[in-house]
Amino acid sequence: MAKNTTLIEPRLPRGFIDSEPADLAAIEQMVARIRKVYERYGFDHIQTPFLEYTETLGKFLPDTDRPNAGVFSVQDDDEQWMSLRYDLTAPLARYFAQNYQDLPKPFRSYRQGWVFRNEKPGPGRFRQFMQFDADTVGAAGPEADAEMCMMMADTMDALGLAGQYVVRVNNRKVLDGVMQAVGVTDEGQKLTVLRAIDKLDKFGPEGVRLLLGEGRKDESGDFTEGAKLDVEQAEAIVDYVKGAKPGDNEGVAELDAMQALFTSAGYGPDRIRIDPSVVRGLEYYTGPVFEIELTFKVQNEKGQDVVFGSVGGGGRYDGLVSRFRNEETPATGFSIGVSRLASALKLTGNLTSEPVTGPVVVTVMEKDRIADYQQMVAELRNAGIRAELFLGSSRQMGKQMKYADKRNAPAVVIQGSNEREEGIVQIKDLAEGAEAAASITDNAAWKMERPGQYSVPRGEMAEFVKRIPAVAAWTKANG
RNA sequence: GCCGCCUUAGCUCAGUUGGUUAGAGCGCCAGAUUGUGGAUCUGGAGGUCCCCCGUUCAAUCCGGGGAGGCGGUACCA
Repeated sequence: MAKNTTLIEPRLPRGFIDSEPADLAAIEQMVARIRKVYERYGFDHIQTPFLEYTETLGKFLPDTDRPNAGVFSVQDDDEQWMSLRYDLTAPLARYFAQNYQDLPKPFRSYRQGWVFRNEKPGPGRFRQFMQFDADTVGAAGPEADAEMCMMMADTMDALGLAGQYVVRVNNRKVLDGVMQAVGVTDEGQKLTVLRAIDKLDKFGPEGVRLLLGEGRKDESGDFTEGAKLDVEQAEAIVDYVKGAKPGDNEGVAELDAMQALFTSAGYGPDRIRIDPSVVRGLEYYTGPVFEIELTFKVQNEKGQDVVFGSVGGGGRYDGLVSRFRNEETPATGFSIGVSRLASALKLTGNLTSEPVTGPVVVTVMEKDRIADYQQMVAELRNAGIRAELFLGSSRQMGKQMKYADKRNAPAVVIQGSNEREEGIVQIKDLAEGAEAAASITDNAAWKMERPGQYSVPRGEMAEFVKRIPAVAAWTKANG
């Protein structure tokens, strides 16, 4: 082949991935299960576009600079900046405000789809990933928040993860009260304290103590600046995080109300648990916050333990819609990171991506009889069987068999001149053949024996193929 | 963004204390078997040793810079 030095190296943009049939089938199955739960809870499906005007997403334009901090942005013909959505909540706020007149209040919806973030990818963390959200807009009480937590738990159960996750719940008002009690009033310092608390499960009480004080050095030697609290303040916060009871306030009352609902509905602390270290989205959450934690270890392909983080979360955001409307609109919701969850499950083997069952392949033996073979394919398809004609250029049977094998085809149909004269077809069950082959070591014998192969009258082809176990299984699942 | 490690064939990795034609296993292609996927055997294709600059008679190897990958950390609306 001629050398071509201008060849383009085929490569993916960093942080993006291709998906193969088995991956897609697994994701589709996950999405279907999640949807079923959300539907059962009474949420309606809506969709918003990938692109929104940048200000809709809450990004502001620094003069002429492209607004690319964390988002991917493009400029329209009229010079309006648009950005790829980075979550499904900001678009919902826009949708709700825009359709306020016509929507039922409270408005209960779910949305599923791709979101994009322009930032460094990490383990299970991509720049394009799928989220699956549910939100109730216009309901202020803790029962709406409690429902979100219970639905998160039910969703994880529906995904086959019973006993392998915990939904952790806290309330921003409780955290605010604790900080007020120890005298942290500076806004910047408050944020640093919250971030430190959020790291409890990652670094333990000792790490949190360091982050509340001077700072902490990570294992690569990088230093993180701390909140610079004095020792007494830091100890008070650490005590709270370790479970000391905070002083009564509105947040504590809301958590108590939620806990009562969990208990009466039968959601024990093994599934939903009040946890003082949950912080989450520092900007817009105004009350209860919650997140899903996997309770098993995740390792990467090299067997290293990987810090995986939460696979879903949410909370109450009473201020978000008011960016579009001149009044407070209470809202609560949560999001499941489908891609991230799938990636964790894949690593732990909880998401077995079975190879997709291929089509029954009708081989081409006599090249002037394509029309006959095509008719066989049509017959199979009309019988509800996944089938195709071999379209490759080779007439060699070995090639066609190899192709069928690679496609994970359940069976092939063969009709050469001998079969045509007899009015029959050869149908080979490839799975049965492979099984029989295990005990045959001699190639000549293996060919002679033709394991799993049957001669069937031409008129009974479709009926026979239908009864092949792998075909029957596919038809049952997809017919 | 910051810190650390890494980058040699499609994949996993050897190797050259700086020297002429850079290797293995697996995978891929072909043949043995012109009508049968596996196994076996034989043969074959496939490399700017990540890129650029420097040192040197000579760099895949040494030095500097960059890119990419992985991990940590920060941020996460």
